Amino acid sequence: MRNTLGKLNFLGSAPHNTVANATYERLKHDIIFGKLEPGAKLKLESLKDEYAASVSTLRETLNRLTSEGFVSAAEQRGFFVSPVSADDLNEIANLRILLECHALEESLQNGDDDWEADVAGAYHKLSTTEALMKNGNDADLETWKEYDWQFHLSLIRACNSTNLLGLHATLFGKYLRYQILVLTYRGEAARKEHKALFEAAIARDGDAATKLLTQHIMNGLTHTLEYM
Amino acid sequence: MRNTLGKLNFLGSAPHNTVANATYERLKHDIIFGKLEPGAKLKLESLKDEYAASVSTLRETLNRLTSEGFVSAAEQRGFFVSPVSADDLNEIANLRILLECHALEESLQNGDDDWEADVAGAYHKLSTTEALMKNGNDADLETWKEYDWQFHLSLIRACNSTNLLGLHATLFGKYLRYQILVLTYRGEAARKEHKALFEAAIARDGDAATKLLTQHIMNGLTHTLEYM
DNA sequence: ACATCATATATTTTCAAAAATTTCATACAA
DNA sequence: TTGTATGAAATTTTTGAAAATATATGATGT
Repeated sequence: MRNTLGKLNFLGSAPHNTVANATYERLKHDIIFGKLEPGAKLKLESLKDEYAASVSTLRETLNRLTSEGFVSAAEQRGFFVSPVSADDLNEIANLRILLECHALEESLQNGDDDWEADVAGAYHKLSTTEALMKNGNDADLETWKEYDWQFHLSLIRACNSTNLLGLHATLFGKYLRYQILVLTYRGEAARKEHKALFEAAIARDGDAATKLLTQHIMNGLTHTLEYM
Repeated sequence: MRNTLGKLNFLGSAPHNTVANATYERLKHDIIFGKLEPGAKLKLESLKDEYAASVSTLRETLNRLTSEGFVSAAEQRGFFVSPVSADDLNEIANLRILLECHALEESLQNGDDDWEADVAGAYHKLSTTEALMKNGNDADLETWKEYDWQFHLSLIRACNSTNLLGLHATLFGKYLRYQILVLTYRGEAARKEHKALFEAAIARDGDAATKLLTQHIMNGLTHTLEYM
């Protein structure tokens, strides 16, 4: 079964069975992490060299990415990396708040002991990395973002809606692209926000948790908008 | 530019430029309207005959539909129509409430005179059709659903978020599939609900409108669940 | 110089067939 | 009977090249 949740799957961790899947992961990664710039034309012939896949295989993955919004398609005129804009970022941040807060509330109500342990584990990995970064130890950006993703995912995982988790995963990827784009960290602030969010979640305080999460995303949004 | 909103585009209305797009529309339509049953295997060779497209072209469209959730893919094992379940329907209905209510509130705040005229026009078409159906005049199911879609879309169109409209369009399609699946109409009830919703929207009463919309979707949900 | 048209080049779209993998049927052994 | 190996058939995945379309180039006339 294909990984429909769109888990980031960086770091070559996944068993890339098919050429199409490997190409999909690489292309998505290269778009999110800015190796392929917003608006860039995605010529089939060039991609063929870079990604070692045939035209048809490439078109499969480009169609997938178009559905998700990372790539745009113009009839008979090919594909290009979806452009970025302040408006778009705003939309995405607000949608993320809407979906993630809703999922969080559900999750806080449904989560059992295993869920709580998962959250604690994910938070531990994230906070350890953030502590290292605080001391100037320049941890890997991708690792940090991977743990960030895992933490946020763990919080909402018990929401009992595969559909919701799927939409959220795509949204998170889009949001991440903007963060990488401006690439000015707000490490210390994010660290504190993660801590507060974690504690509210364990205390099952839905109101506090959603407020903190909203603020967390809004802070990231304004910070990102500032540097665009 | 590809129709990213995924507008239903039934009734051969669209200028189907490419083979891929035409195939995409037809396949999606056939899944939503039950011509391709939930869980059915989508063999490339069979589809080739039925849809008059090559394997590569078919794979492009199947990948798109997989991203949207209408088709499921199993590694090296091909594609099949996404299965249905009560849980899935529940998820989709609740997501639709979450997204559509949010969009509705935004839309009510932002909508200008043109928007209001659009809503009135869409409601007129829908209510006329529903009045006809009430009198036993068995109007076309697809026409009715097309107008239903256009009405709901018109209400939220001024929400100022392309991303939100895109997600909602996909969700609406999934919801529609379940409605078609059970195919027992609740015409009179829906007619009244549409009327109340329209009036609340024109009055810009956000609270009332979202309550009515939530009830409208919930009623559809329980009705559909009853007959599954 | 500027627009228009024709031609050549580049690019996308589509197809058909090769390669890889799974599924099915059959035979054999425990 | 059950399980396992074997080979054939069916199916998916991937490729390379043909067909269709768009873009760039350059010549011609005003």
